[in-house]
Amino acid sequence: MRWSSLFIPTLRDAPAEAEAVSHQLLVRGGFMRQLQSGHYSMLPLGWRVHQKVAEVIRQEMDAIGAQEFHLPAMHPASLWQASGRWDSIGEEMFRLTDRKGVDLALGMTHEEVFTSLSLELSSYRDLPQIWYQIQWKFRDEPRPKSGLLRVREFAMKDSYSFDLDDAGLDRSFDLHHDAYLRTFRRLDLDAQPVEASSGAMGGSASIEFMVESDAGEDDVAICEGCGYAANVERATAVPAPVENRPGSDSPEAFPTPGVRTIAALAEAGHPPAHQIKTLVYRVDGVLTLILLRGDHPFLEQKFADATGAVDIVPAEADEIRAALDASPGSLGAVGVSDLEIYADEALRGRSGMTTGANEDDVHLTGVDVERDIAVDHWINVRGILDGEACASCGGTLRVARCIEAGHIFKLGRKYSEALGVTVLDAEGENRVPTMGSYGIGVGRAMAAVAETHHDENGLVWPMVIAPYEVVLTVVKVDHEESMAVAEKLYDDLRDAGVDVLLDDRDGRAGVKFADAELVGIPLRVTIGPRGIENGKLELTIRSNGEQVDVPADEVAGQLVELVTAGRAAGR
RNA sequence: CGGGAUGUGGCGCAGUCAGGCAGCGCACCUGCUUUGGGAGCAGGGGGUCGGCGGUUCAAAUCCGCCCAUCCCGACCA
Repeated sequence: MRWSSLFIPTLRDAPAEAEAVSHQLLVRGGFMRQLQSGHYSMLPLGWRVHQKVAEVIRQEMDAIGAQEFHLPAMHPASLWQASGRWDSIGEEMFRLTDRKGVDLALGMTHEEVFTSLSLELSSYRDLPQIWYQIQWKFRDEPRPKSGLLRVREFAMKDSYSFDLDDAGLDRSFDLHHDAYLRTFRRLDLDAQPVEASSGAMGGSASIEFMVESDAGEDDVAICEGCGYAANVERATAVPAPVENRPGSDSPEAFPTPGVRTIAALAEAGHPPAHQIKTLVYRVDGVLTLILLRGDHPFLEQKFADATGAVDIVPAEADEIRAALDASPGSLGAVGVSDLEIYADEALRGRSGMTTGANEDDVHLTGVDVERDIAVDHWINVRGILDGEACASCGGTLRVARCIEAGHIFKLGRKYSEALGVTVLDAEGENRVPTMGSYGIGVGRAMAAVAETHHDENGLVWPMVIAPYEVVLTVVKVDHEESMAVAEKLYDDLRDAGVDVLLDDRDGRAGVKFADAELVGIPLRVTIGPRGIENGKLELTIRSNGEQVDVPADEVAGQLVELVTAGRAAGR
């Protein structure tokens, strides 16, 4: 393509609302524009990258025997009612009504639709199956942010596996695991597989592929020693040992006028590690006490995963007072027998603790957790802290900000059972297939690459997904020899199947160099009178800035080699 | 949903406190000069100042309501 006739609206300044680097550069480089919060228009350059990312994913899916489908984005409510998710999902799903008054949903994921197709599987001989699509998803995100990283409308590769038994599911899961590693390697994304919560979808094994980046939204605990890596929603760690303070035969009350917080109580001589934090939650409608060490954060996701609870909301002040006769800040579990009590494992064996007395302005000290509190369930619900010890090897855990580029997990039979999918096994018995669900966000992967591949001059795309692989920068377009050389090279490269861009704009060289760098094209050939006199062209490598003079008749060959090698990187 | 901030030409911003002709840089158009790293000079086009209502002789500016966008949190297959 000729730059002079393309729509590549580059900007010298990024819009003020763009904060994430990927957001700034994708807008400045003319790859995309925002239509409204969470919705972006892909411009020609952006769409080329998007399609190339999708193509890498497609190739790796096909390589594990997955079959590509294309499903509707708009679904009947009845299908989602069949799985129970019409009611359980809530506001995140876009819903609408057609002219007949029928309820519809915009698909935010496609378990239901694919599962409904699987009703046509009838024999164990039909299994396993891996089905996928690259389709638009719609999610009414409460807060879209960071450009393409969190949007309300986006392309996702989602695949689903159907197997007869757990061993089969394990195989399908592992195939995806490896395909994802290959995919991200080819995209030059350093994506670490980490243990994750499976969230509201249910299911057992759950692995997220995480790219370290400040622009991310997830925190991952990583052990440099043994390689343990887990989303903090799930991560475990060994807290630094704490010596119990001297105990007493029974808890002793003491006045604490005005003390309402962990920090205030700490100032009164009771360090957070020696306090019991008492949280009151409404868990699926039931008032419940959750106890943690004073300095440990509560992770609702861990609680949900441990208990299977769905609806976990902090209790209101008035219901707390009705149940415990005190207000937040003076709450405790000592002597409480009519509420379910959950205690974090870090409280096991602790004594000499301080906690609220369920009487405003009074606390108890000398509390022995196991002696004085009727704990119903010991669970691990605390958020781990940076620098704590790894539970597997004792090494130091580091908590890193990450972008979730992919997620794979085992669904089990939730959907196949709900929709009544059965196949006959070798004995002629009906069996319900077990499923897996696997996703990669295409736009998010593109943004993650942008986030990790740039310098002060702009983007630096890996060859596989670069919008164009080579740009021919003609320094003087009215210099006939230059144009003749450029046109010839342009034709040769196109004949060789290279995605080549001819910058034939009548502009200053500096502007054209700056644009080529901003847009991030991996290889640039500078064509001007100066080089042509010597029969040389200048080749510049975007990633390292390296420049070499190449004899004019060897340029095409060298470029083809570089492009071919670049496309194959990571394979 | 809670907290914070912002809305003035395509992009970046000043002007708002203290009401009085809507400005600047970039980009765009024309001409001349220039031309291997975001050119110079001259001329020019483009804005319901987010919206609605109010106060006032007069509102980008003051008041009220609403909308949009961004950031933190909550939330998030």
